[in-house]
Amino acid sequence: MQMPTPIRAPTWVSRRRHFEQKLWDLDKCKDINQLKQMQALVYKSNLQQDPFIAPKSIAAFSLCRQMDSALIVFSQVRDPNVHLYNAMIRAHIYNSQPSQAFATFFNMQCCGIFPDNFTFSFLLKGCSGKCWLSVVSMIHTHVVKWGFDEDIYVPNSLIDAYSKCGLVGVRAAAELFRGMKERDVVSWNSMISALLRVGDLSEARKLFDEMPRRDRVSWNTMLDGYTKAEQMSVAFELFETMPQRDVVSWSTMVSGYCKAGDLEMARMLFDKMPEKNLVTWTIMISGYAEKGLVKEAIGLYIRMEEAGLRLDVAAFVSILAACAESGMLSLGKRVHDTIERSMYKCNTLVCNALIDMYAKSGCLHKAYKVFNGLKKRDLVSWNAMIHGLAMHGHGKKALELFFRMKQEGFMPDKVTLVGILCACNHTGLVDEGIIYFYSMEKDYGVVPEVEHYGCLIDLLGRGGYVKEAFELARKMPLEPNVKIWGSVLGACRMHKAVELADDVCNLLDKLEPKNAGKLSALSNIYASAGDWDNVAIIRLMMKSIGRPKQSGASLLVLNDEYREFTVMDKSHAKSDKIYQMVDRIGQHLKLLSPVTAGLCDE
DNA sequence: CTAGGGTTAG
Repeated sequence: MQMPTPIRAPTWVSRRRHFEQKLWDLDKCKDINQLKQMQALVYKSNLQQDPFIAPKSIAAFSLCRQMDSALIVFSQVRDPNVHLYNAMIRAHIYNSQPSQAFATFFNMQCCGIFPDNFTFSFLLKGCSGKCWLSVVSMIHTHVVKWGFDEDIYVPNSLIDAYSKCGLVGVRAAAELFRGMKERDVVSWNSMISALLRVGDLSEARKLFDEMPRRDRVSWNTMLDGYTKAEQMSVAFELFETMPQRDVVSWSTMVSGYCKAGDLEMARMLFDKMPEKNLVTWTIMISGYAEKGLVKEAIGLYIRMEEAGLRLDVAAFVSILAACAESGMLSLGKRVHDTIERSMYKCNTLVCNALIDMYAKSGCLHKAYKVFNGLKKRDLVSWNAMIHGLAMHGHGKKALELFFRMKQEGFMPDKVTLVGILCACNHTGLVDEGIIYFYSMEKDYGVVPEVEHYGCLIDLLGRGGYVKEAFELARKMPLEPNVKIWGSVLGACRMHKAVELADDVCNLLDKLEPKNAGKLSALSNIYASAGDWDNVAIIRLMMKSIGRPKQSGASLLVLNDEYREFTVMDKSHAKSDKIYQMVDRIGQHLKLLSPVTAGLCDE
């Protein structure tokens, strides 16, 4: 059979077709080298102004974190249309530059280009956090005024954005949701996830039961709500009744059991599930690492590598964070090896997680090595390093680094200042700490939060200003938390201020009566002052409450072996020798520094 | 003629 002769298009059309086909997926290009090749093609065929190609180029550069290049593409287009502006706004949001995104948004209106429904969806993606509430509600007003809420995507985006703005935002989202003329599954799902974000499980469940049609996202969202609330029995019930289970459902359950500390159940489901992906493996390994189960964590990590899975940024960061929490250096180092051999060895997010892991595990040299080798340091890198130094008593070095970061043009944020106050605290620099605290708002625009007050109160207390610490805790403009009262009580104990401790406990009794934890703190204070009558009374009170506080345990890692011990623990065979040694160390410390003296009274 | 947006697990 003879094929009909095709009618040939003019050469220039087919050439264009040819290039367009090659550039079809330009906007999905994540690899910078491939992107450079494609850009060469764009310029060679003179398509850089093409209204179809230019937004794709911007999207690609934004994916590859090349905002400079994205901006060049944008500026080269003579008459930008809505599409191009939208692409640029989306690029800024994707690269966490919401202020630039809004600048572009205002700019387009100045140029007489009207925003469309897409513009608002993109902008809303960047509004996350309490401080954005007013912006979101302003966008809401605009949206209603211009009638963009006809498009279901826009109110759905609004619900999502509102729900990230705290409790007030969720209320606004609920109001919007109630007023919607028509809702689709996504509207319902977004509203349920909003309610779960603020912990309103019952209201979320009500919507879940009410909604006309549930898809797998609805079930998985509700499932996650129960696991996050550690209601594993309800979660399991839901898991068994849901019409279909996918990887997300199984992974959610595994994650829930890990968080609840039931690693056996988690592993059972992990082994049983029909399909696993990178996220599943990450959850299970992090679960083991967080709980300090070295053999299991490393064993599974090796198995994952053997299975040929390539870790991504989130996987690296999650596992390293888990290692940091339990101080699991052995796995952390292994992950570091993998990173060195991967394309992420220069990735700032990954390196920040490494710095934090090494710093929290006490390997400050290694942390510093990663920090020094990092080409593109961000605020988080500096904060992690400063905090690491501060935590381990290198307050002077932490402060030096603080000066260096300012020299290099970084603006300290609230986290940095917690680190700085912590550095002063752990180095006994009382005066410096006080100065930093009272000038942080003026110098860095950081309004002190509870954490900062906690540092200052701890600092005052340790430095012997127990009365001042107590007064500050009582008069501070924010609600003091348990940690704050804990440090005041700790200071009372350290400096044997029994009467003051009494005052603290009386105050606490009014706020939160019958708290066994505080009573035991008070009993410790009487004990260290030798007031045994009062100790006996308190112990009796604790008994009558009938809720003996579970004693806290300390964890020690030696050669990958974990040893847990509690106060007055005599379970170890050589405990006598150990206590003798602790005593000697204590004597030694007392001679060295008056600040640490109070720490070794027991 | 052609695309681009919202919800779930680390």
